[in-house]
Amino acid sequence: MRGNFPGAPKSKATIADVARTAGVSTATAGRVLGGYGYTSEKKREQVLKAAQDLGYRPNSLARSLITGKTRTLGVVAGDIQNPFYASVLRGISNVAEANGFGLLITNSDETQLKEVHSVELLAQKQVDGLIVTPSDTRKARHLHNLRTVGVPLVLIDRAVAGLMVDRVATDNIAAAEHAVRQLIAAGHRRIAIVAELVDEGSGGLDTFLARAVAGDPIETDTLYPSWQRLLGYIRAHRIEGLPVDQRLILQAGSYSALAAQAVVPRLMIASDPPTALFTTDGTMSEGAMRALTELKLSIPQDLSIICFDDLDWMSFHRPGITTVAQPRLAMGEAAARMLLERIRGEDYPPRTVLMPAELIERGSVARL
Amino acid sequence: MRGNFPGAPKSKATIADVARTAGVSTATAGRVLGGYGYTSEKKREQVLKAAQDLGYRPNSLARSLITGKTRTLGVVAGDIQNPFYASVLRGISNVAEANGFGLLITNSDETQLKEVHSVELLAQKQVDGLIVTPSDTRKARHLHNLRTVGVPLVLIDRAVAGLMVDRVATDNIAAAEHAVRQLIAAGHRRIAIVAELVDEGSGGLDTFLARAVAGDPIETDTLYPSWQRLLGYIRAHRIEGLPVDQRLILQAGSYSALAAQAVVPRLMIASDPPTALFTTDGTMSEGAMRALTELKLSIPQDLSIICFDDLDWMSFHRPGITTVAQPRLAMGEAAARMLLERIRGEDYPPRTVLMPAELIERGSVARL
DNA sequence: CTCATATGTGAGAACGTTCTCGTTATGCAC
DNA sequence: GTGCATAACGAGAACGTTCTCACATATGAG
Repeated sequence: MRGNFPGAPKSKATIADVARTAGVSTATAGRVLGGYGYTSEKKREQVLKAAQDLGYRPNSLARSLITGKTRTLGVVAGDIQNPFYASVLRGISNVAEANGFGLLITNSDETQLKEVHSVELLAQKQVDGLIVTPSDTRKARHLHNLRTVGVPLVLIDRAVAGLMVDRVATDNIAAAEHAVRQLIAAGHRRIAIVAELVDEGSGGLDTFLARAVAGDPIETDTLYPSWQRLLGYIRAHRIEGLPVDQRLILQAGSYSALAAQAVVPRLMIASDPPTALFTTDGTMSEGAMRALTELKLSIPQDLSIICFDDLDWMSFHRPGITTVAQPRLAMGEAAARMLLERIRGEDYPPRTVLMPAELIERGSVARL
Repeated sequence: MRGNFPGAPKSKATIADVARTAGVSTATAGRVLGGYGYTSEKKREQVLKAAQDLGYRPNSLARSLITGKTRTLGVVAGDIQNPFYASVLRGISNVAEANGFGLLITNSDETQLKEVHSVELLAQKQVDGLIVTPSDTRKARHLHNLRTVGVPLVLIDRAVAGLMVDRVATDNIAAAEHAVRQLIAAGHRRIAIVAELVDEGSGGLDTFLARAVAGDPIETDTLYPSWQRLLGYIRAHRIEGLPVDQRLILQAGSYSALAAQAVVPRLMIASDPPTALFTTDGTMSEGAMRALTELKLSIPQDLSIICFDDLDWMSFHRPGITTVAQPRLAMGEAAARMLLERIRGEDYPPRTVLMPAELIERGSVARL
């Protein structure tokens, strides 16, 4: 019953076993099986036959140990379950698979501790390259160390101060600016924004606002995406000559739909409520929608909304939700491609790919 | 600038390097670094110091080659991007991480060819165990082979005929039966069902229906989930003494929201349209919702609906969508735990864990 | 025929660990 | 002291590949 049809692996056959039954040396067996060096047609067939009979399956561990390459990429994502990461991962997976690479995936839950663990694990497993969405844009000793060891690294979605490596992200500032300007063009004057805006010693919302509103130069690259999108929001106001009302900036404080949901109601019961809402990512969007549903507010009659990140439900929600669509799949693919280039040894200076986002207009913004 | 602070890996330090600078043999260095065998406190500190200075990082490849264990699980999922798989993967990831295991993830896109490739890749990388959602419940030579080689295997969501291995799935029949009976209890008599029902030589819908309606015994384990859920639908009708109208069974024919979307409209323009709709999974639900939105049908006034699989938007959709929630995360966790037990060598007979689904009642079904 | 080049083959080292085994140190009872 | 277990350590094999090298044979040019 077990393994008695041809081609079925009996147990574990090594190259030495194959060589023995084929009557050749392990060297020649290795050559035909590994596809390197010269081999005569005759021995080739003998070896192939023997391998087939024994159900030989190469052990990539041994191969990798000697070649120094594992044909495996490591990815540390925030949370596979999150649609953003799920899509990015799919993009990475697509090009990895097309190039015969495996994918070692971990979650950081946006925490530095787990990220460090993950990177360590992946490094020990000798991945050929790493794709990371860094949880901290300032201190990242573990990522710097990676560079000195020579493991190629590509960042997604966020940058790290002082870490000059390939990076792919959405052009958050431009995308947010464009979306908010659309709201303004539709006649909205009081536009709220709900963003996580976690504050990692970056000086706090007040100072940031002061500088942004004044138009002071800001180092934008190492900003977290939600801050970048807030910046776009502010710039839109500046350009259109509108004041920024800090009471309209809802700081969720953490990357969870619940936090977003909790922060919205307080806004709508204010004396001078907004006529439009801008959310800065999928998670915030979900939280905001939950809150609006609870408040029984109608879109866009009671409140217009533009979201960030195009989630499945936005297209069949009634009304359709106007949103800024990030090319998530393409971002993953681009990151993986860049990483593979580095692994192949190509030696450009570090590249930053800012991908354009697309504003998909549906029915969630009213003209005033 | 590069690696000149303590603890930073200079390049690649091996155990031999550490041993040399610590003035001990590679054997003792290995003992303290690997945490096996006896070591004196004095040499322990010497070695640890040396390892720290050199930035030593163990090479798990070499370790795995000799121990025969990689501490890595392989997963072949249908599509990481799909919320069902994304959650299951997160569950697997949780227990893998808690046990110090890595995760090698691939997509099969529900196709046998890619599944075979994936399994081959993962086997070559010497994963300690495999979790698979098999794309074909009948022929699966590659999975049988796996068993003869001795790689532990756990199936999720679907079984394979004749393959006696651990398995975790939702109790689809009971869940669907319960949901449909709820609809009937609410007064619905004409209930449509939209399911993928891909037909892998299983005799087709007609024969299946004939047997199911007659109450003939059916081998349910190796049925695809959508067929199981259809069976639950039929049983609910039988129990409640209602006839099954084949025209109300919408066969999408493939696992995509588009296919589901395409198949719904034809139903609603029929002479005797249903008053309720039951969808058999998240993807079908999405497609159906898209179609209903296009048709401008109001839920639950024009049509009641119960979905399968609790997607994010169902809770904040207006009205809330009543749905059968599968414990996706828990399924992944259970599968991973079972796999780890097998890897540890525990030798039960093959177990099948059927997890109960929960009917979450929201506002999408009207009482007639 | 001779030399050069290309093709084919095998023995054995190498990759970086863990494991086996033999040897030496240490401690303790008598 | 002796005896004897146990602790501590090192030399070298092993894991399953690829790589290096030396060598054998074939092919072609002159």
